[in-house]
Amino acid sequence: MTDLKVRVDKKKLERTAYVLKCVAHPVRISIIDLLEQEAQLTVSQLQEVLQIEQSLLSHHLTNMRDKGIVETRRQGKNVFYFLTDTTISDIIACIKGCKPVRQ
Amino acid sequence: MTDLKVRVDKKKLERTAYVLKCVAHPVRISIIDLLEQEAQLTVSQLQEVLQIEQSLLSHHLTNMRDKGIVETRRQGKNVFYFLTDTTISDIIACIKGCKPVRQ
DNA sequence: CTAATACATGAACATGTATTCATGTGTTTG
DNA sequence: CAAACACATGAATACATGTTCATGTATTAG
Repeated sequence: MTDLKVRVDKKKLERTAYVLKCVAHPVRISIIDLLEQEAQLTVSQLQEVLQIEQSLLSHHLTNMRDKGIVETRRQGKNVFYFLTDTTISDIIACIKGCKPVRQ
Repeated sequence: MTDLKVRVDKKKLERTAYVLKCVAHPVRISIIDLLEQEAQLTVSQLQEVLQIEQSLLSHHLTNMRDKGIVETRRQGKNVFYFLTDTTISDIIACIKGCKPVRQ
């Protein structure tokens, strides 16, 4: 108690919140889950599984790309999306093992 | 690719996003970090470290409580807050090990 | 070169979240 | 029991995010 303080510096704290905020959405969690199964997927493939509007999906993907969660590779008409690293998957794995909570 | 699908059911997906959204805030991540160091802390103790308005802190704590991230125990005039389980800490640990990303 | 395919983008709107301020409630102390 | 302390709550405001719709751009097929 004597010299209790937050062990994460402000910059890191803000970046963490920023990235987490991006992960914290059903559609985006689904995208991550799908990209764990198939190393790379096109927008069309994702759309087929997720059954959402192309434009909405594109917005979500751009969002995730901006935060460095996914990266892209164009191949002809298609754009493949893939996870940048496995950190996000680890987070999701943690959550999957999460106890259900009240309410 | 043949039968690709989201492996997390809709309910779980929504709850995960719901909880993650709550974690995804600098102040709330700080609170979690402090409660990892001291098993339980009063609102005043948290306020002293965090240096934010009492009311704002209380709103954050209520929020976290509603989502089952923390629980409370009253002792006289004080209310102690403590982490419900270690899942959240695991998530934070994952993030701490996270590579910095572009932008 | 035109049309079709695959995807991205911007503006507009709806909805959600953060913060502040004022005030309320529970508990102890004198 | 009145005042003080510790915390919670509600309304109001500001700000951020999600979603839709219309349209734009890159690439390939005919």
